[in-house]
Amino acid sequence: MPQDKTGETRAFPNSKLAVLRKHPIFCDLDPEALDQLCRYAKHSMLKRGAAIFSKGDPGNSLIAVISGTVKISITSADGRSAILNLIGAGEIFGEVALLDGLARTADATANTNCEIFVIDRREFLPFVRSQPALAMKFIELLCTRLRWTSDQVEQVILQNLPGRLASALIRLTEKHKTEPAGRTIAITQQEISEMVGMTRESINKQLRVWATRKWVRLEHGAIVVLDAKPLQALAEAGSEGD
Amino acid sequence: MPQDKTGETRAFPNSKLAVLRKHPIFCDLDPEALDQLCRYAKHSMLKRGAAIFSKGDPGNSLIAVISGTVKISITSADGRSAILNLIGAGEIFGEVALLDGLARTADATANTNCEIFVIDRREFLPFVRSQPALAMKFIELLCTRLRWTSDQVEQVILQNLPGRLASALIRLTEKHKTEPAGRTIAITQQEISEMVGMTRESINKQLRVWATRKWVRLEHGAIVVLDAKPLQALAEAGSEGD
DNA sequence: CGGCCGGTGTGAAGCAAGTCACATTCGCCG
DNA sequence: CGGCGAATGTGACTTGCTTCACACCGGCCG
Repeated sequence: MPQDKTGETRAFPNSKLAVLRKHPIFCDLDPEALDQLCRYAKHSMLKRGAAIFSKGDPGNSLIAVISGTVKISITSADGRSAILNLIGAGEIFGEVALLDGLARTADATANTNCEIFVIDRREFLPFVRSQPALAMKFIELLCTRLRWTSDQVEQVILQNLPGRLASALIRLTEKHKTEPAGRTIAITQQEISEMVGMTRESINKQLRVWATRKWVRLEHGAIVVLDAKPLQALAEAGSEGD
Repeated sequence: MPQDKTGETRAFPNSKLAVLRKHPIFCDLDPEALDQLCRYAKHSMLKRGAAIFSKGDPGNSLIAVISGTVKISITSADGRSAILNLIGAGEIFGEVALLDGLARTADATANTNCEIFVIDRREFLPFVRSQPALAMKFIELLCTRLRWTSDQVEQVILQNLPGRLASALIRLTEKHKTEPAGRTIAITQQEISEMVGMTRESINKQLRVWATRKWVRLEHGAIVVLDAKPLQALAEAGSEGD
């Protein structure tokens, strides 16, 4: 299927390169190395809901998202599930299992229709060794992830519903910091509830309270943050007030 | 556990070397490099309760524990605190801020009287660059940490008190896997409660229930796990039963 | 157009865990 | 030994969040 020669293959020979070049991990690589990496990458289109990998699978690949978003989540024995992260276009995921070779720690599923590419561990590891700077980049990535995850633990243990919800909204607006004002987050309340680990009903009730105060506006499958300041305050306040 | 019977006891020029040589991160370094690292390391004794660093501090060092245990925790505005990890003899901590140069994400305090040594970022980073294998070791360490922390998020979001407590006990026994049977964990109930994010009273009541079933035995400042199997089952069961 | 499904909004009732307020026991140290 | 502080044990009351049971609304699709 991949008859890569000089760049002419299927639909998106350059989109891979574009994603890699834009990503902080790979942006400093020389063009030749980038090109080689592109040849390793297998392109793939996914329908919403498609499973990419599951918790416990052997972790043999690194995945980059070209378009759409991917949901990283875990599901308990009794069916409740928690969303650990949402990966958007231009981001990569699956690096932990790629790097240490152990099982995947969570499930990854296409949250929208997605375009991704996959780099195999067997090809990638030697590549990393041939590019010492890359190891440092991965260290930075892992540190970032660790900070994010520690933050989550902190939120979940120390904060109550309003605090956690506020934190989640702040984090989400910071990710899509496209427009400075009028932050619209495309997400369902169900999804938010799974990110903060509380029920949809509770989340909805809290959001309504904030809507009457003009802190947020609720739309279909989206939340617009109108005034981030009081939310920021709540996020930092431990477990006070609402 | 560290029996200092023979010559190398209090003077410690060698204990540094011993700790480094035993640690998975450094064990593969050649003796010369180890020696150099030892010269960088500043030795220090701490009384129980002493602060090593605080959340938000600039992260300029890596710390290794020679004896005693160090508590990694966070405290919210209203005084509640959560223990993220306990670092024992032979382990290292503070690597995230060391590696990415940003602020510390949590507080570190001596949980018992401690003997530690400290390696400065300015000296350590060039050293890492001179030892490419070391970067890979750090990647592995970070992956391990990330798995641990993700696990914590999973526990806290998906499990109820019995599940979380059981998970915590299992984790703790696995850390000190000294004797196969008769796992004694030296920890106060207050500390456990801060690790699982619930109150001491609730923890105590649950532990008593298990004690009557002979799953655990409670001692002063210690818990003995008598039968790990039912606990293991609970830890994996999501949020069922007790 | 009408049906239906996924997302949203809301109230009543239940319960797991927190809070508070103690009593008890242990181990250390003067 | 005796006393004091830290760790443990326990019950009565409160509460924040869940559960359950719905009604509504919008948008897509045959």
